Amino acid sequence: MSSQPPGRVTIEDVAREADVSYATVSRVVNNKGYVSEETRLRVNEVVDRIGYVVNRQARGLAGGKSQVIGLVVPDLDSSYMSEIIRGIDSELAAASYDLMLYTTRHRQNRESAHVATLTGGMVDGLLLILPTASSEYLTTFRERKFPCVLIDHRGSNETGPSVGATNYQGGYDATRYLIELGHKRIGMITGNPEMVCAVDRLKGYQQALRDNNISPDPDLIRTGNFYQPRGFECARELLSLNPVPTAIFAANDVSAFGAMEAIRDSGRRIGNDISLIGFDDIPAASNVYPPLTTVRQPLYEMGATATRMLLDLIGNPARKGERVLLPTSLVIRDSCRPPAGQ
Amino acid sequence: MSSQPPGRVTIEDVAREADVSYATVSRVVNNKGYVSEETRLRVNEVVDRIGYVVNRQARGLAGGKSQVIGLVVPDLDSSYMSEIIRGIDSELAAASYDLMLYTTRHRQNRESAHVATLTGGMVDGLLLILPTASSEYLTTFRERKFPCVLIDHRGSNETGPSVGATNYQGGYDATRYLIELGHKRIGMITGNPEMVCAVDRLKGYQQALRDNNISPDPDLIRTGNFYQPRGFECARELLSLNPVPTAIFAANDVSAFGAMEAIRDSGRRIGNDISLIGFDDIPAASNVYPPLTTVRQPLYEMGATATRMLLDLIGNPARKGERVLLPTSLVIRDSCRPPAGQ
DNA sequence: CGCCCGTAGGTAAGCGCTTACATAACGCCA
DNA sequence: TGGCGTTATGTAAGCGCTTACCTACGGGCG
Repeated sequence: MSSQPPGRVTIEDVAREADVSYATVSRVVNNKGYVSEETRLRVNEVVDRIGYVVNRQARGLAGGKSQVIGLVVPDLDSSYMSEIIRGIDSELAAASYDLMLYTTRHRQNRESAHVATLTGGMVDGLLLILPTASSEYLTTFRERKFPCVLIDHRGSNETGPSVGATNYQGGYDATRYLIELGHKRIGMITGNPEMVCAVDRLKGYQQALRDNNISPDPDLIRTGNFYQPRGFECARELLSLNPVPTAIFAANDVSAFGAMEAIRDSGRRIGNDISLIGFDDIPAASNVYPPLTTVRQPLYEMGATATRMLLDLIGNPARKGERVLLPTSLVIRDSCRPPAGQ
Repeated sequence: MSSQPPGRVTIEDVAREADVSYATVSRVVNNKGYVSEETRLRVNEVVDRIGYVVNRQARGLAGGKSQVIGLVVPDLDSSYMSEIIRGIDSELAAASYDLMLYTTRHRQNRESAHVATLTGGMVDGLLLILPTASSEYLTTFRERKFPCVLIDHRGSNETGPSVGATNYQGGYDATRYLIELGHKRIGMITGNPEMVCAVDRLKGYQQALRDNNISPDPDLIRTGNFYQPRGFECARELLSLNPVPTAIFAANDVSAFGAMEAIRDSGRRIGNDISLIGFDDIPAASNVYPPLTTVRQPLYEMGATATRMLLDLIGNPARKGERVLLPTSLVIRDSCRPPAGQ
């Protein structure tokens, strides 16, 4: 019960109390170097008793590693992000790393500001989920060999370590599934055309059509933006076509949700009257009614994989990170049926 | 172009290059103490030229403040969280603080683990969004006078600094609005009854009924859990009642979304046949169709306010944080109409 | 029996920075 | 003109920790 000014209890307090040098305390705390069993026990007892916990700033300064990684995201609005973050999180927890969150709010200057801060020694590495344009400062990192990996690189021809998903194949699979059910007139609600992932999904759709001798009809392709209201509008437009498409492929689940509203609002039943398929498989996709058939993008795994790559990069700076594409997969639920007339 | 091993450029590099002591560099960088205009210019020039940025670990160690605050959340799944975080974020950015994110995933032990880490000097203060039970370790913080403030304290009788919303009043307002439209049979989908906010909303509903001489009918109250599937089920139950309620009050927007599906699925029109009102006003509420009338909970402001309180607490440890309740407000959109027979 | 090695633990040199204190030059007022 | 307050800058003492280096002890082995 001897009390310092209520402040922090340091490694020296432990050393004094346990009657060892504080280097020894450091050794037992970090489980590194030679320490006799007896000493170890004694030190640990003191640590518990007086409630010592290492100062991470100090450790970081002295050891050169902060055990913190930074995550740069444009926003947190979609469960798309949450899923990825869940993956990151679990991997980080396993490695005893902490997460610094930087939200850019799509404002370029904030991104650059981050760079400065981040490089300020606070983080050992960086995970980046970048909006449309491949950000300028990315090259800065690459140059400085600062460990960082991109997630779902929507940008252009980037070469560094990154993880994404097989968007083209996913779009292809979704469309083929619809065709196999018997659909011939399949509408598409695209994502933001500035993102390569959106374009890839569209290409998959078009190719699947062609491979099945259905020539893509430009009228059936509506340009969305990955958000729900636009999905609603696009679906409405699609539904006003004559003849009406019997199925709709939305480039992401959120757009599909908008489409669901439009379909219902037009008095039609999802599945029975109009088939609908999404992309992503965010948690809500299985929660809506009817449960949404969709192309699963392994968001959680993408986050986890990226994190593992980053940690690896941090550990072995020599390592040249690869570019990983995780497979998408079709998740069949209840929003697609053979076309009505069939 | 003299190059250190590619490593970090430190304050000493600047000092040497600018031919001043490094204390002086520190002064100009922090804009503190006396520095001649001439020196300031020279130092700044060098800083820019060789690309110096302070090491925040070192600064933290030396200065005692890390300029980082921690945020503990159970999850990031709902846009409920994102909204709050937006508020936090903007306030933090304004104060040049960074955000450390800790996700507990509802696992108690992870919460405790955080405590240890967090107290490890990495953060100057803590923002807590706690799940149902007021966590044990909260008292630990209070005791140690570690700056922290609770957001939307769903727990019990906590006394420390916190910010929440007027849940009772919100529930009351929602119900009164429905009554004023002419509804008499109003169903309620509650939130998780373990959270005080859910209970408060229910109480408001009941009191509004009573104040208008409508005796609350237990059959009309369905116990939800704040999630969409349960909202769907509750609404379905409500719709199978005889007579059917003409309006439904859902304790949060996400539950209301579930109800929307159930209503549509039963062949009824939202608004025209069944009025529906939510709670929270998450962004999606205005994106669904029809736009959802709801009780706005100022999530963004709650985050911002809590952050301001925390920063204040950090600055003046003497300050005793109060308990703030932000007002809810009715947001009338398009999901409520007078009852059909009217 | 002298050496070397494995084990245990102390000593001290930083990590990069902030800041209290010391020093010095320069008016300016009494 | 001596003393003092201002301004400008250097010196150095840490912040709490990791870690390289050194000492010391006890065997086992040739």
